[in-house]
This record gives sequence, C-alpha cells and structure tokens, in this order.
Amino acid sequence: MIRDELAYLLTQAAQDAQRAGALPPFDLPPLSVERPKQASHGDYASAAALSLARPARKAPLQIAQAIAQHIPPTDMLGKVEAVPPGFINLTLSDAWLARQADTILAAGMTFGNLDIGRGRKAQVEFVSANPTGPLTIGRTWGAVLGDVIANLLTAAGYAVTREYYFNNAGRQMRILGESVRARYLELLGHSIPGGGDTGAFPEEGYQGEYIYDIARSILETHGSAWAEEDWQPFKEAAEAAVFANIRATLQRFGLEFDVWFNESSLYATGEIERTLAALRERGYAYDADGAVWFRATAFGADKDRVLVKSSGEPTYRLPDIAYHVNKLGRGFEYIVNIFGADHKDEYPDVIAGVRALGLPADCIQVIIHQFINLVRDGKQVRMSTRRANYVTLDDLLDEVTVTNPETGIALPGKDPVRFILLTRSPDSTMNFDLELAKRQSNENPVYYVQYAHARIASILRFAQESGAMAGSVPAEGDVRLLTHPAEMALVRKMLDLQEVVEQAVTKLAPHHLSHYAQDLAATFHAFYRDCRVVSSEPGDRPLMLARLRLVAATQIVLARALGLMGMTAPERM
RNA sequence: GCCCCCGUAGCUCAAGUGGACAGAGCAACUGCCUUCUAAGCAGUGGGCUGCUGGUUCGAGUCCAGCCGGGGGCACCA
Repeated sequence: MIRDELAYLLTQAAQDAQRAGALPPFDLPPLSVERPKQASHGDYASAAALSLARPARKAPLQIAQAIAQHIPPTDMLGKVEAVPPGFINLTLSDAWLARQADTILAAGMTFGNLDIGRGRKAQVEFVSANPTGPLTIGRTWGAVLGDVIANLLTAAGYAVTREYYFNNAGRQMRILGESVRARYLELLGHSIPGGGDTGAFPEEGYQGEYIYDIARSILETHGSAWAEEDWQPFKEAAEAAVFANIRATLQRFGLEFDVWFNESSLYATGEIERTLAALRERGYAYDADGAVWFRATAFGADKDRVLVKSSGEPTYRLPDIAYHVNKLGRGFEYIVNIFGADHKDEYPDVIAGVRALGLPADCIQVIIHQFINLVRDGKQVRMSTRRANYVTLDDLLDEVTVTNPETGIALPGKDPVRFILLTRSPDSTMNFDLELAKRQSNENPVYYVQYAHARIASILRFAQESGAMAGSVPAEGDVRLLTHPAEMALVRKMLDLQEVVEQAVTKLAPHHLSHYAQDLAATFHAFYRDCRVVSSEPGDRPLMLARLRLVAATQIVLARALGLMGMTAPERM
C-alpha cells in the first residue's frame, strides 16, 4: 500500500539523517503518515516531526527539514515539502500516477484486494431471524452489514462463510403454530374468540396477515383434515412457509447464505451437554436454586447467569456458547457476529463462556448496530412482529424500485436500500423516513454513483461503435500521455480504494465504501466535464486511446466499489 | 439506580492511531444541454461539532461532570 511505502521511506530518511548527524541519535518510533484534508498539503503528510520534537530536542520544522532532505530518490514522489509547524507534505508524481491507470487495468476486478486474511477461514453470522414472520426493516441493517463485511473480508483475502443461525423450537414457534391453527379453525367457521379452547386465538399470538395466508394454503391442500390436529403440524407448515418467504426476500436483496445453522442440531449432536459438562469440569458452572449457573463473575460480570433453568430448559446462553465452540471447531479463525442493539448484553457472556472453556475468543468480533428508527410523516413508528405492526423488507423493496421514465430502465430496489444503510456508521441512531426514502429515491446518491458507471459504459460503447476503438476494451493507448489535472485527480481517487477497503475491514466499518464511491463518482463527473474522451480528429487519437484506458480503469474501480456493497453496476440507466 | 451507544449545517449523515481552514448528499438560490447519457457540471448561502471544565504544541476525536435521545440491566431470544 502506498501509505506503508511512504512510511518506510520516511523511516529510512530519518535513520539516514541520524547517521549524517542532521538528527541526534535516539530510538525512532514508527512514523505516521496521514491523508491531509486539504489538497494543497499534498497527497500524504506526516506529522512525525511534531512528535519527535521532544526526543530529538529540536524544533519540529528543523526535524521535518532534516527528514525531507534525506528521503531516498524515488519516481513515486514529485514533491516533498517541510512546512511549519513541522509537517512533511508528500506529493505523488504525475508520471507515476499516470502509470497506475495501467496497473489498475491489469488488476481488473482484483484491484483493491488485500492479503491480510492470507486465506484463513472467516465466518460472518447475520440476519439469524427465527422463522416467525417476514423479514422486517429492522433486520435490514444487519443484513446489509453482514453481507458487505463478508464481501470485504473476501476482498481482504479471507475464505468467508456466510451463516444464518436460527431456532425452530421453543415458545415463540409454538405460539406461531397456535396462531396458524387458530386462523385455520377460524376459516373453517369456528368462532373466534370464545369458541372454546379449540379455536381461541392465543393471547400473545401473531396477528399478521401472513398467518391467514399460511392457514389458507393449509386449507387448500388439506381441507378440514387438520381440524383435530394440535399446534405441531401447523408450526411445521408455518416454518416452511415463513422460511420460503425469508429466502425469497433475501435473494431479492442480493443475499445468499452458505450455511443455515439450526440450533436444534446442537442438542442432537450432544454439543450442548458436552459444553455444559466441560464448563462444570472447569468449575465455571454450578447448581443453585434448582438451576445451573454460569460463573460470569469470574469474567468481570456483575452477577452470575443462568445456563439451565430450574425447568430443565437451557437459556439462550448455553446454546450460544456451544454454537461458538462449534464455530471454532470448524476451523474459523475470524468470526464476526452482527447483532442489533437489543442483544448488546448477550455477547459478553458468550465470549466469557468460550474463554471459560480455554478457547481463543479474541478472534470473535461483534458488531452491534443501533435500531432503525422508522419514521413516517415525521412521527416515529414502533415496530412489533407479533402485533403485525411492521414494514417488511419486501414492501420496502417494492416501494423504492425506480424506473427511469425516459429510458424505461428499472434498477432493483435493493440498491437504494443498501446504499442508504451503508452511509451510516452502525453506531449511528438513524432515522429512516419512509416517505422521504420513496420521494427522494430518484435523487438517492446511489444513482449518482451508478450513473457514473453507466456513463463510462456509454463512452466505451460510443468509442467502439464509432470505430475509434477496435474492441470493447481499450487495448492500446499510452497512459504516459495523461497529464491533465482532472486525469491525475481521477487516478488519485482510484488508488484510494485499497486504503478504503483496509479501513472498512479492519474497523468493520463498511460505510466508508459508500462515501468513497460518491467521491470517486464526483471525481469522474468532473473529469467528464473537463476532458473530452472520444475524438475523430487524427491528432487527438493518442490521447483518446490513453483516456479510454483511464476511463476503463475508472469503470473497474466503480464496479468494484458497487460490487463490494452488493449493488448493481448498470451499463445503461 | 447501574452499564453500553449516540448528540456535527434546515434535514439525513461523514470525518484513519488526537493534526494544519470540520466535509458530502438532500432541501434553498444562480448559471450551463447543436458534440462521449443533464440521474450531470459550476457557483452562493448555511456550523460556538449538546453544555461546562480538564489533558497538550494541537480536541468533533481523549478524560470528568451535566443535559437530551436510543438500547440493555431475565430461570425471554
């Protein structure tokens, strides 16, 4: 990476300066290299001299000058400046920058990839909604975060598994079955409520319209044959129907999971029991008040937690711990869990449980995202799946799908939804205004980015159709002819991708991608204004070919950024 | 009461381990389509970064205390 190379050059320079006596001898700390906010401060800048003032016992500016003078010659740098109060500003050379257009073209869709994963196995667990109803907007943020983090980890050199963890047993699923059964009996003409214990709608039942849909389809296939059945077959049917719906929604959202992990399998394989036994053996599980407790206080918790209720039923903690033991057993060396803010207090127990078993827990990362604060007409909407007060992801995707009235070309609704969610940091408590999202969908920044991609596709198409370029790819062309400031700005912005990916991966902060994509698109649009690409003038041909290569490189980087975000990169809009 | 997250332009949000004048988009206003897509470009206005102290060469960023919003503090998941 460029920044690392520059940091290395600066360190060499500082050492040379010490050998030459321009700097006093002392142990050099790692020298920082940053991206200055202001363009006049160069492409990169180091404030190292400011922090070296104390150990060197010298004025920062003098230190900066000494380092600047000893930077080894390199064709990468065009200008090196030491400026008050002691910054070293570094500017990349135009010739070097121009050559990078070729480098990007050669890298193709691998441009921006890193090797920090070195092929290690990573797992991202997300969505993980139990099959009690359709996916709601509330789940959407986690879905985007998980998917894009998985994409980023793949780009960073990890072998990634996307995993969906669910529980199809337990109380909520029973209530789901009972709800469907009640609707089924209602459709058969049994009176609800008060129709005796056969038909009463469960007090905490799911009231959504989809319960009727499931009941109706049971009625269609089985007629009245299930009238005497208890809730269990209804639960089975409901689970199948809800999962089919969830899978369809996820696919629409551009999401594929590699593994669907059923919590029940942990019981079937005995992993739950073994985990509990191992915790007991190590003295981290004990009996009290008829329950089994986890000694969470040994890991800094304020009180111990229940693992197995006095009813004999485990709490969520035990399977969660067993599940993570299972993950580690499958060889994952990097594990990312995406949770909503309501699960905030859950993971410390899980991490502690893993530690209690003597297993490594440092590789387990948890992203807690805040809730989407759904707003309609400026008023907050409280969502509850059970009370059928929710907006499904499907509904949302329908609403924001936008068609260009002039060209008739439609873009999928997943793009604006993903983009909106990817402009916010997971920590941010965001307001998602439904009306606003719909109303402004045509001016959503996502289209701005996609438009840049389509514009490039159009230029390349035009170049080919007008005979200016032989194939669909600009094979020839000497990028050394690129010198225009707008061209240089474009290359600079493209080169940033690697650092953005690094940032986004190491900080698990995918929202950097969307901001980068907007920047890159803006830089391209400015280039488009300043530099005409296709020309029929014979004298313009060499520069045209060079610019076609530049533009093709830009298309790659835009497609890469959009691809990492799971969005389409349209050829036409 | 205790713990975690957030508070930045009218609105929605950014801001790499503390760095040089806090940035985008939307909304508002002014210009620009006979030439590769105007879903575009150029420009204008808009900020005591919730408040008060502290740390230091330097704070939106770190510390303390307040105020306001969200989430949690289960033998629910």
